[in-house]
Amino acid sequence: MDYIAIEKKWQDKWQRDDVYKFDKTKVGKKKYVMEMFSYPSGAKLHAGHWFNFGPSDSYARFKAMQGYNVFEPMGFDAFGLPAENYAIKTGIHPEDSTLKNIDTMERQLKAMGAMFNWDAEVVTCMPDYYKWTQWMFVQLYKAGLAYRKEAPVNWCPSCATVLANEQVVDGACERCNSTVVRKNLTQWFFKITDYAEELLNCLDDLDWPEKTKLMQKNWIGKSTGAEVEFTLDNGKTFRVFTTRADTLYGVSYVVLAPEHPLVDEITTPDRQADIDAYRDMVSKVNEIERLSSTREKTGAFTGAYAINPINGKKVQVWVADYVLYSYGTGAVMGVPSHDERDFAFANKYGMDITRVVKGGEGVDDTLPFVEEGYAINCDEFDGLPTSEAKKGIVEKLASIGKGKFVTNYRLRDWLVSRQRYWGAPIPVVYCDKCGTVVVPEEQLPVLLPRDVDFKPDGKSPLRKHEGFMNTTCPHCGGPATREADTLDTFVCSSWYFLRYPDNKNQDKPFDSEWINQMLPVDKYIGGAEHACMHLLYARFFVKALRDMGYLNFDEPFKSLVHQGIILGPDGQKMSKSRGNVVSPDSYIDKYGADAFRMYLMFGFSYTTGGPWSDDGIRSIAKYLDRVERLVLGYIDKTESSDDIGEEEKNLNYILNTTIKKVTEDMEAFSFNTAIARLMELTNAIYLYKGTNVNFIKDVLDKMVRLLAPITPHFSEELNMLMGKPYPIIKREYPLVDESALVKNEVEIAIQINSKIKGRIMIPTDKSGKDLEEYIIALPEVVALIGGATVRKIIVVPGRLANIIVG
RNA sequence: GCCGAAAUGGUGGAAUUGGCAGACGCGUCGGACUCAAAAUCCGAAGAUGGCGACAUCGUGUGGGUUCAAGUCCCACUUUCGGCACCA
Repeated sequence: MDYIAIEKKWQDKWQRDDVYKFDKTKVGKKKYVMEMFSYPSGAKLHAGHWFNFGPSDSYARFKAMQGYNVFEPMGFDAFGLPAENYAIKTGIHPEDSTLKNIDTMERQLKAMGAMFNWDAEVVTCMPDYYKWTQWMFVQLYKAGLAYRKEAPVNWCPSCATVLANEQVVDGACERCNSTVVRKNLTQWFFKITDYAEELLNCLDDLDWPEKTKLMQKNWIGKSTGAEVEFTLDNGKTFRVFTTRADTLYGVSYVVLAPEHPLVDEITTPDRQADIDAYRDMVSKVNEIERLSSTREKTGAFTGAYAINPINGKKVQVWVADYVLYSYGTGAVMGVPSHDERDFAFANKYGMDITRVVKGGEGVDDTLPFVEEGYAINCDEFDGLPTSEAKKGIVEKLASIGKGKFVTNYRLRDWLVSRQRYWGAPIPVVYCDKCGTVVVPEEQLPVLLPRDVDFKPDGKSPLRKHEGFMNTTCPHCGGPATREADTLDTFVCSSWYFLRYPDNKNQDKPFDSEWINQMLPVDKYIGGAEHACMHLLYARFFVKALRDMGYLNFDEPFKSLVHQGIILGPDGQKMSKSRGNVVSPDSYIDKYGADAFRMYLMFGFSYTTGGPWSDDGIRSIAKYLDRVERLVLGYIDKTESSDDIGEEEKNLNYILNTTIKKVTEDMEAFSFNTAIARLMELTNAIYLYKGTNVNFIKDVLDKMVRLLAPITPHFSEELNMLMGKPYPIIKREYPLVDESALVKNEVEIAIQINSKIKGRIMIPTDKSGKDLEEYIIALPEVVALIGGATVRKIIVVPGRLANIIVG
């Protein structure tokens, strides 16, 4: 078969006949299946894209043949850093390179023969999309979920530009190698923390991989503890967060994050130089290093003292980089006796170490002792177990207004400002008279100007564009300045699944009534690397939009599957710089799209992926030839017996177990085993020696239908050759004939003392005691037992019998 | 460092979730067809020992639980994903 020719033929015909059109009148039977859209960075799709899109398209086709009305849209996450970097390097405008890449990728995606609903496409860098991204910002602002505050960025002093984490290599700028420092800028945030509790609680009900739910759970990082107020010499107070309030009597110092604003106020003149030097040093260390538990703890004394509210003890106030300003209150109490970090810190700087928790009977409670135990040296709380001591101490603090129970989350608010050009402008203007004013909805979009200078020279590209920056205040009409930052591209991807089904809507981002019927997405497929960020942001958006009244559901993605990653042949992640990118094009030219996607489905575990190798791609082509020969061999045969003998019964059994297994495997994204079953069926048909041609034709028809989601063009062709109705996607997916699966005998393994000794056939109508007695009475089994005493017998129906003797 | 995964023949990968390890392929070897080769069809095969029936060993390492462990528990090793401005 000329695969290339038939693929082209069917793709054209499918398009002419619009066979994959989503039927908006049958929304009750809808299945919304979508893959994470891709970033058009490289000029072309690589094998990894196919690995994401090909198999999931097969899943979508499988659902379509099961009678669902499938919606499988596709789009592009088109804003972002790489296009801008490319522009800086080559001078090619990001819009031009991006649109060109999208064009190429669309063409390649169409060549895949997927049933994408192209009329639902979204491209996030187009004004008709980012208009509504900006609208989202405005709604969040109105709902009190967007605010500004100072936050650090990576700053390269030599390039005078903000760097992405990715552009910082070992603390240095990837372009000029100067040391990168952190610098505070006022930036926009979304208050995702308002939803921390709900984001955590709703995880339970999602059909997502357990590991992903666990990662999100840990990312949100709920921890219950207490805030305790310490008073400084100058009368000012600050709070520390602790999960071990029971150790408050053991505090020997307190620590503020180096970024904590109080540090400036309290540092004594003689300590100022030290503190400045320390803060300068810390500004060069990234957060991952700061949190490393093996890194040596460092700190500096501010010269100030604070009073422990529980016992009036005066303790030193230090700064140390292991305290993060962004978590808890940005301050912690140091209890060296019961915390490993504090223990190391206290030893280094010569602080007191006072035990306040004792282990129970027989417990090794060598300091630092971080387990729970019983309070000692704690006045009236002595002897209380840890949990009660916590309660007692916090209640006492509460009674004097010095503490309370609080719940803390590790999750931080989402910083959405980017000091870059290639993103959606943040729709805000600053007016001397009216202050911060969001752009009214009817004035959206705030268009991203094309004629900008995006060379890095110390200013955000948009800030240099006077025509963009200078505007009038929507409130008072006076002169005003625009926000020069753009939105994080994660904002664009946090709602695109809401736009797909209503992508042409000019009046609103989507029609709520329609979207409430189309969503949530039934099956979302994408990489596990998005577990914590994209997948959490999208959930936040849906919840926020629901609370604003735009949606009536709680979660965007009911069911989630992660595909693995196809690595380069060298086992490394495919990347242009490594030069290990595998392009599908030459394979498709040689073997066709069907064979290529089937190979990807067969040669790798879908959720694991692995290093690319084309060993075996030829074997898929050979397999398809084998199927073709089989079908063509029977097509013209008209003479048939109507025998239903052993040959037919046997093959019918294999056919129906295949249908059963393949259906289950397709449902579970276990494509490699589904294909293995189909190969077994093909092998079994080859071995058929009977003469019942009508029966075989029926088996072949079912096999072709089972193959249709995996090799759509090839199966369409065979379907036509067999004279069956077009298109195959509208034909029914084969159903299992349960009666064909009934067998009256099964083979089980016989174990003596847990070692396999043989295999026997046993009737399927026996069970329990009957079966045990039947087995030990069998002559083969008696011989194996050889006169020894049977002590125990364990029978696993259909699997094995283990006879314990001796 | 912290969070989350993974490790199975020469090789890609299976294993009903605690029940016959290695399905289905690739590669290899043998046979059929052929003058021959290719293609195709049929078959063998974890390792070691044995002519053989068979025996022993075997799922990254070391322990453990169990009638039974690739699967569960403990301690490690290595690799991968994420760590909030790559997307």
